[in-house]
Formats: sequence, structure tokens, C-alpha cells
Amino acid sequence: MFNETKTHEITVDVVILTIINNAIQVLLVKRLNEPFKDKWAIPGGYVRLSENLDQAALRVLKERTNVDNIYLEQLYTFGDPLRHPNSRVITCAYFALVRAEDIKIISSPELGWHKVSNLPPLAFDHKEIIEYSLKRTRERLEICPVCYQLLNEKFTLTEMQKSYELIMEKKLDKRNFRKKALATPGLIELDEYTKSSSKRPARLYTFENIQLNSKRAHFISNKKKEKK
Amino acid sequence: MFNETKTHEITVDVVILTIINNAIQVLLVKRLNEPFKDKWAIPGGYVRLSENLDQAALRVLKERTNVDNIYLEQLYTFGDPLRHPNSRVITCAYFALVRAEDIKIISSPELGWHKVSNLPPLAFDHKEIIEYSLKRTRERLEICPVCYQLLNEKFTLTEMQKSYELIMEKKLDKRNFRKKALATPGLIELDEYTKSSSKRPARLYTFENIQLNSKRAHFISNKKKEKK
DNA sequence: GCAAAAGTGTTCTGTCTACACCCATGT
DNA sequence: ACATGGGTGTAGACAGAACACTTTTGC
Repeated sequence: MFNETKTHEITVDVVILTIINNAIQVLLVKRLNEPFKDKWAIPGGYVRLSENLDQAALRVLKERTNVDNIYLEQLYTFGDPLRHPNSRVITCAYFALVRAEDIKIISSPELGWHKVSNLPPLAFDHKEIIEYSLKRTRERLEICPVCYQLLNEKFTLTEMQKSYELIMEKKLDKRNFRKKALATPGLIELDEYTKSSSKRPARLYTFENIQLNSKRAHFISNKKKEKK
Repeated sequence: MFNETKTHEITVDVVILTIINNAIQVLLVKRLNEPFKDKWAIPGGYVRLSENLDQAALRVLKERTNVDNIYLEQLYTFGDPLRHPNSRVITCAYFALVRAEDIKIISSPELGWHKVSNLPPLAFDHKEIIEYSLKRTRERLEICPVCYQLLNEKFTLTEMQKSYELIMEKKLDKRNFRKKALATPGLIELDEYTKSSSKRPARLYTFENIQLNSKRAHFISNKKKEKK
């Protein structure tokens, strides 16, 4: 039994999500080799002996995007014996929420953003992993405003609402949304307004810097409101 | 980099929880060898090449308890390089909720139930894993009545309330609890009552058999109530 | 008849939903 | 002046919290 385990390999794969052009997009790399040559895959890599899983995921993320102060959370571990056609690779999947403005990715034929609503052919079980990361993001959003990890540092309430609508996949009522948003702990109203738009300027908001780290159980539900 | 991965080993560990004597208890095995000789550990085993992670967890559970139709869910994967003193062992932790009545465990010096409120010295990072499984159980209970996996097949509302109180670690109001419990989809009121007690008999209830399997995302929140 | 657990309703409060019009700006 | 997105309040429904007494049984 013991040496039956000797050929497991373990990787981390990171689903990196952002919002661009009013759509949720995921960063994918094109595979240059078999198996699944020319299919797209979520970025990943082997776990090094000296690093823990969070560190490995952060490394993969940083290698690809050069950001590190982001929302990163372990998602699920996928270990079907047949998920990799040649060998037994168990992958610990993570997902990350990043700001498009923070990332300078030279879009190339081998690396780029893809709308999750219109994914190209994917390698391995990566379609399942992406879908699960969207589901988890939705669950997180029901508890806390993780969406601000996807927004620019300063954002309008309409942008925030749009991000909610994209993640929750449903339309929200503007007045109700704003009421709830304004009551969110950590939201800060700025004395700044959008300019460039050719319409009425919109007030900008930001989030106070909640300490992020990738340990599970960040963003403990702080639903409890202090009585006013 | 590649062969840096060659000595990873991957195990599954299963936190098996039940309620005995009005306390949440976890099944532990005493380690007979180094490292952590004579400390207690949660049951685990290597993942075989032919099985997926759920199957490995189910096998470990069955080896120890001989039950298999239970609540089993992947919890988290722990991969700190130092969690195992001798080698690099990454463990995919599961947790299971079982009925005490379903399990015949010959309590022995090497295997037995321990109250989670009073754990013996534990091996590896198993204390952390157990604590995390309790947290997750609490989260699940907020969404759906997983507690019935801990109760006998037929139970009284008071027993159900006790299980909630143990998991949520707080007292609940009896009238409010019963109102909510009776509105739970799947709860069935029986025409049977407790007998043995030396007090007023209590009505028994049961849950209709929700299909269980250990895939993530079982027990989707079915909070939506049909209008009456 | 008494000890012990079972069982039972109402009020209040806060949160969520539904819903329609005026405002500030650029062109 | 008009087109476009920004911004605002109220009423009804519903869910959760607080709270105390009567009933049934074994002894």
C-alpha cells in the first residue's frame, strides 16, 4: 500500500478572476504540450517541498500576474485518478480575486483573460474547477463584500452593483442595493466624483483596508451591526 | 523543480463526529509508533492510486466504523512543510457526521471517542483540523439541518435542540426553536412517542431520506419556503 | 401531589422587497 | 433642450427575538 502512493504528484492551480468590460473573466494559459496540447488551462504548478499550499498558490499567482496583496482562498482539492491522463496528479485548487487595474498582462496567444460565460476548450477538469470557484465566490459575496477585491480602489456604487449582479447572476434593485451597500462596514464615502463620463458625475467610494491574508476563514461574517 | 515534488505523500484524514452523552465526540486512534508515539490522531490513510479522494475518505471511515451512508464532506487540505516532522505529507482532511447508534466500536485503549471539549494530546496538526471541522459543521448547520446525521433515526425535538446547542455553542429558546424546526423541509412528525423516560412522553420525529453523497455542495441551501 | 420534561402564542423589531420620480451633466 | 446615468424614500411582508405558563407522566 505504501509504495502505491509513491507516484502521486501534487500541484496547485489558481483560478484568477477579475472584471473587465463588464464581464467576469478568468486568466488562462494555453498548453503547449501534451496532454491537452492547445487547450486552455488555469495557471498552476507543482508544490515545492519548502512551501506550504498557500505559499505555492501565491507564488503561482505572482508568477503570472505580479500581484500579491489580493484575495486568495483555498477552494477544493481535486483528486480523481483519471483527471490527468498520464499520471496521478492531485491538485489543490485556489481562487483569487484581483483588480484589473493592478495587473499588467501582456496579452499573448498563450496567456489571457477569457469571459467565464464563454470559455474556450479547457484541459483536465478545469472547467469544473472554474465553475466551482464562481459558486464559492457567490457564497462569499453573500457574507461579505469580497467584490471590492475586483473593483478598482475607488469605485462608484453603480460599479459595485454591477459586480454584484455579475457574480450573483441576477439583477438587483438600485435603491435597495444602495441602502445595503451604504450600511456595509468598511465602506468609505469619498469627496470625489467621476469626471470622464459624459453624464452626471458619480460619487466615489473605497473600502478601508481590511487585512487580507490567504488563511481560510478570513472575512468572518461580521453581520452583527452595532446599534446606532 | 520537478523532482522536488517526488517525495510528497498524500493522505486523507477523517474527523468523525458524533454525539454521545450530550457531548460532541470525535473518534481518535492512539499512535503506536513515532512520530508522536502515544499521542492521539484522527483516523487517516494514504490515498491509493486507484481511488479518488472521496473514496479514500469513505474507505478510512468504513475501516474504522463500518458505516458508509453518512454525511461526509471534504474539509480542507493541510500542507505545511513542517506538519509532519519526518517527511512531507500533505493531508486532505474530511469530516463525517455519524449516528452513535449506527456504530459499534469496541472501545479499546487505542481507539475511542473523545469529547471535543476535552481533547487528549494530539499528533501533528490534528487539533487544528478538529477545530476547523467544528467550525464547518456550525456553518453547515446554519444552512441546513445536518444535525439529523448525528441524531438517531427517530428523535425528539428536544434532542434536536440539544444537538443544535452543542454545535452552535449557545442556548436556544425552546419555543422559537420548535417553531423553526417544525418548518424545516423534510422533517416528518411521527405518531410515536418516547416511553422509557420517567417523564411526560415526547413525540418522535424523523427526516425523510435526503439523498446523501459526499460530493461538495450537497445540502444546497433550500431556504426558499413554498408559500402556504 | 410533586418533580421533571413536554408542549404551546403573541408581540415587537429589524430586515428585505417592491416600486417611480427628480437631478446633474455633456452634447 | 434632451439624453444619459446618478441619486433618493416609503409602505408592506416576513423572519427572528423575547418572554411564562399549562400538561403529562412516573414516582
